[in-house]
Amino acid sequence: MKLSTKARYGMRAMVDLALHYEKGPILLKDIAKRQEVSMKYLDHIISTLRANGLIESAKTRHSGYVVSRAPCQIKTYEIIKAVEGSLAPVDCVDDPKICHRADFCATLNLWKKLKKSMRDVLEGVTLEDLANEQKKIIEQKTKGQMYYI
Amino acid sequence: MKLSTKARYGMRAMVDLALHYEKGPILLKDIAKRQEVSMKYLDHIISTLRANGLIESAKTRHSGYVVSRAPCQIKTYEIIKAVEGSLAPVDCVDDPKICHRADFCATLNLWKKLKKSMRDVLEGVTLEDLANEQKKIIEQKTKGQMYYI
DNA sequence: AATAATTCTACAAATATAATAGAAATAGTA
DNA sequence: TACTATTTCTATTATATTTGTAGAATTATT
Repeated sequence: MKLSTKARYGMRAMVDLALHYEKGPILLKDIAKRQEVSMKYLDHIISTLRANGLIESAKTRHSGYVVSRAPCQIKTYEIIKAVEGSLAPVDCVDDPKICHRADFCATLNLWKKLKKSMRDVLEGVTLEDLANEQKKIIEQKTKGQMYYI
Repeated sequence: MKLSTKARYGMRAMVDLALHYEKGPILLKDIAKRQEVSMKYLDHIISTLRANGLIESAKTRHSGYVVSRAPCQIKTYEIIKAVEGSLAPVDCVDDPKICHRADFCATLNLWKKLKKSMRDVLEGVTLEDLANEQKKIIEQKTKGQMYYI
């Protein structure tokens, strides 16, 4: 019941992009360095985020990536959905037909509740929330010290 | 972000045991047949449930297994915890020391919220709840028909 | 003693995750 | 136009985890 590295790195990459939202497109190279992930691996993650309409590449001038909407309009749920897939803890939650026991299964409802609770959390937190929190952390922790995130 | 088969089968085995709570010890063989899981694999799962004090084997007379507490006093959280381990979607939630970025990580709080929401759900549902729901389902679906769960 | 079940340890197979490599395509720049 | 840097795509490898099986030792009952 662990998130994949794609979910972890993907969420961090999105926060990274949100932090630099005003400053125009950000190079993959720079995200990779700051987030300590290999460019080649981040490539894959960026690719699925792009395929899901969460970021765009800045083909015109400069190159680099930008979030495709304002961070306040991107729910963390969308990000997880994109890089991790469904939050269903069990496949039959999304498609009961795959299990012939589903009609008689009392545990199925429990798994549904679990999925809903996770969704509710992630629907309630936007990328802007994370970016703001990140800024706050940096301010608090580094008082004029090196800015390394 | 999927539950393992141990969590799924383990939860179902516990419901099975709870359903027959009054009738004394249940044989592994019978649980395996009803739940459509191989005895050998269920063996492992039963073993960790036992190691976590959730079920007991009836060494004296008959053999078989029983839940070690009344189903109303067993939270589904305990069962998941036993067979699946921590609900932390990311290891650093349980032990921030494993990641040198933890102090500066805005996403960490999101993962903590996710863990808490799952825990809240599973703390709020007891094994008795599941067993009662199971009984209800069986009554509703099979009106005098074959009882095959 | 024979039987039936539990319990333990080791191992094998299958699957999924994580990551790397190389090259084609694209756009900006000298 | 050629050069450079970056993005983008496809294939492949490595690693870890999950899932499951096998066999034998143990225990209690008949």
